[in-house]
Amino acid sequence: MVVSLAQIRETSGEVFTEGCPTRVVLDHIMSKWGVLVLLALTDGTLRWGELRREVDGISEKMLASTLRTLEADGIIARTSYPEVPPRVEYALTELGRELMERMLPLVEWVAQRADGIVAER
Amino acid sequence: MVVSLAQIRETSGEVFTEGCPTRVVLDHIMSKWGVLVLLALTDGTLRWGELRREVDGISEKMLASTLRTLEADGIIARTSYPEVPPRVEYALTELGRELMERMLPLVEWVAQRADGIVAER
DNA sequence: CAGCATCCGGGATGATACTG
DNA sequence: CAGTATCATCCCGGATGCTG
Repeated sequence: MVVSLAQIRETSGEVFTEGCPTRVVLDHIMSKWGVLVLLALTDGTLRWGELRREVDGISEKMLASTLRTLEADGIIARTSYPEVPPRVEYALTELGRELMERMLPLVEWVAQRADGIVAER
Repeated sequence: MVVSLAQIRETSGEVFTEGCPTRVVLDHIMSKWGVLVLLALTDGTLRWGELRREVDGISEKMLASTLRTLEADGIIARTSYPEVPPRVEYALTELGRELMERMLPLVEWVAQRADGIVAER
């Protein structure tokens, strides 16, 4: 099991420095909306409108931008069906499922602890 | 094992909605600098100056701000020694160690995959 | 050494209107 | 339905100078 940053650097090199690819990916998947979009897609394929409703408070602009970023990263897949009215579906890729497998325990912990953390203020 | 958002909501209720405490905590620990500071502290206690050097590219302002937020959340502990010159140490709390236990696998995955993800662009 | 106060520019974000 | 375009705004975050 991973227990330290040093351990990660042993296998992956000098990582998380400025301009490093790891920083970029981290910014994408740990961004305010990135996490929530990925979380919504964990339960399965969703259409644009469903995502808009599922991710509470997101604007159309940020949804579009977040989806494009994550798609370019190969973490989610966009499928457009040539119908009228148009139908577009978003789903996690295999890479995305790998990612969420590791993010879910973290998110679950936050869900359980958040009340206590914010309350104690 | 956790496999879905629905599953998390079964035990934690309607979570990750706007204004929900989970959103606040998520913003703190998944923030650009929050992750990197926590990561640095995973390997043990660090002084202010050490953190400044360890977290590549962080400004004094953001370091101070990030540390204050995480301390208020009870995730890190600040210890000030009454010496001249002053010495201040930062470390993960028990809560913080719980958190990093869950965040490290995710970070490790990013460290291993980031090159491929950014390169394929 | 370990910060805090202040200024300020720009990118992130939101609101609204429009389109294929 | 699934977006794009445009404009307005806000606050993140860097730079600088100062202090106990």
